[in-house]
Amino acid sequence: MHRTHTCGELTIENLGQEVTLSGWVQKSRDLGGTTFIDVRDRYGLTQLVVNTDDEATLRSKVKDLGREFVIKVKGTVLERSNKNPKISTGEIEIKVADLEILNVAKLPPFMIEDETDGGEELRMKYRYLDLRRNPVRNNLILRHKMAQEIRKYLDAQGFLEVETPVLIKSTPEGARDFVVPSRMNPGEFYALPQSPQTFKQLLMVSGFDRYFQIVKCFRDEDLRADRQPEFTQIDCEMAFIEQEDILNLFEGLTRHMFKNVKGLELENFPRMDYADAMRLYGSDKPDIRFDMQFVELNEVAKGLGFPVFDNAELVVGINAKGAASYTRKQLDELTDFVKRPQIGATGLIYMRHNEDGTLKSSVDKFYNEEQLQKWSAALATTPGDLVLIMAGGTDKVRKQLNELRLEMGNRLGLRDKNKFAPLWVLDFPLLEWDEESERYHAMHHPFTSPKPEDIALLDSKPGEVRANAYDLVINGTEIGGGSIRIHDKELQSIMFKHLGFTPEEAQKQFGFLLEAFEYGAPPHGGIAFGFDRLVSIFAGLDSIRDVIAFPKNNSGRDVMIDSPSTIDDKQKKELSIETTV
RNA sequence: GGAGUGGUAGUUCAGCUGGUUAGAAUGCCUGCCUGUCACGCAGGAGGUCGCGGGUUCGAGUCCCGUCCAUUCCGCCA
Repeated sequence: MHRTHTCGELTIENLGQEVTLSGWVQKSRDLGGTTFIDVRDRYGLTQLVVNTDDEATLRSKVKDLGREFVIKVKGTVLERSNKNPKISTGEIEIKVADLEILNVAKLPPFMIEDETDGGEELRMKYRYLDLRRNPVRNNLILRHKMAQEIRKYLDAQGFLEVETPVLIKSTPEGARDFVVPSRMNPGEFYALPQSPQTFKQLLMVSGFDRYFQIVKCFRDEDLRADRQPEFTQIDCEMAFIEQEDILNLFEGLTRHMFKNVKGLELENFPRMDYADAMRLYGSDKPDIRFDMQFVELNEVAKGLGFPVFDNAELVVGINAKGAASYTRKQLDELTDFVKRPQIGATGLIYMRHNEDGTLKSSVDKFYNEEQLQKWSAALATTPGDLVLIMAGGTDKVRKQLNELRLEMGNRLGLRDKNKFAPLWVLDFPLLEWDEESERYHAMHHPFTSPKPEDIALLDSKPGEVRANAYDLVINGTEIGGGSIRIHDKELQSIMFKHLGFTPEEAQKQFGFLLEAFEYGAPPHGGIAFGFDRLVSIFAGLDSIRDVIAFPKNNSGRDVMIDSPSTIDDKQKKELSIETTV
């Protein structure tokens, strides 16, 4: 007889029924005459009860039970005399008639409980045990629901899910490729896709019109809490559309998800130019759950004898509302924060707007009350506010003040995990100067189209050319991005030229795409969302690791299966890889 | 490649300025207990202080190196 019910479904409605349950022993509590056993499965927890009037064989089996033993029990549903309102099955218990130990279990190295005592490393090594815990399982259930909603929405919008190959071709642009040796083609290698980019564009040439795929992508770069070497994207492409169509459709997808998974109705997503995002937040992915926008102070701060400001390209400040009460120690902490090597600022200037209306700054030696009033006006301070100012080269200081703004957001409790602030960032630059290779790189990718009105600048000021490229940002996390692609062979060749490809190199790496564009390529564009990040935001987590069933650690290792691992010489020989002596 | 933090009982951690036998909580084991659900009570077991070297009469503690983990910078079209 298989289980008749799961461990999460029996209620007072089932009183008196003969049931069979299977699951894992969560815990047993021996009170002497009575023993309670909590049995757990994916659906919940049910309490079993055995006492002295039960037969000796049953009682001895119960005594042998340890944590995580797998059992099957037959019994009757009874109403509890002491009910537990914390669990769904808390009104009933099972009076055990028969108990079978299906499997014994070693004692787990950490507690299989919501608040586990296990550290990250141990949990990863025994991930299959970690996945028994509610919080981790719930994350995967959430992930599943979100994947279903994505398919439901995109299917309703006429998208076709098409699989693209995983063994593809290595290209030097972008991230480092993971590479797979080809046995049948000695000395040659496949690469794992960083994204299905070229394939989805080819599907547009094939007339598929609306494509999507929830697909694994691979990048051989260093990891972060929100970066794994293999990760999942919601990858989409559409033909005969304009940027506005894509923004509307995927704003629709995002709102559909918030509504159907989290029950939240979001307002229309605000939009911001890249240039404004950089000017007002110092970031291309601003967290707009809170304001604290940058205010540029060159006009009111420079030329008054304070060398740090006078020599700076940009003097810029933020108003941390209500932080005027910060102590000297707290201000020193903030200064240390921006001086950390990761941020690399030389210092931090502050001005308090005291409760009594007076202004007090760390540079009173250089600025009088009247001059500080101008700062106060520019930043719209009121009594109780704290102004934090940084100065230096424009790009650098914006980046530094962005870090400080986010830190102040954290300190002032303005980054609520239950609040969601999406934002479209538009009109990204097409090209980005790379110091190392001393050439321009595509900021998005080499198939992104420039804004028609900016094409003339390609030769004179390539850094100022804007692209038809857009990102979706939620709470300061880049959720996804895309662009309207180039569908014209000539323009694509010009782009390759500006990216430093010779015609021969372009032909060798992307000849198939250039050729395809000669056979009637429709105008097209697309977008890709980072699925892991989206799930982690929905789950309220900072790390994507706990929304992935079997993630890798910081060094790209799977500590459970212990990969990567060496291969033997025979395998190497077959793959024509040199053996190390 | 770089910076920070950490590594002590099964687990999570404390261990100050170097000094007798390295502690706590929890888990585990044994006994008692008939309404627990973080059960309770009594007792017990449990340690290569990541690894290697150095300083010292003496190192968990200080120094050097190294490995591992983690966060960040670089990197991530």
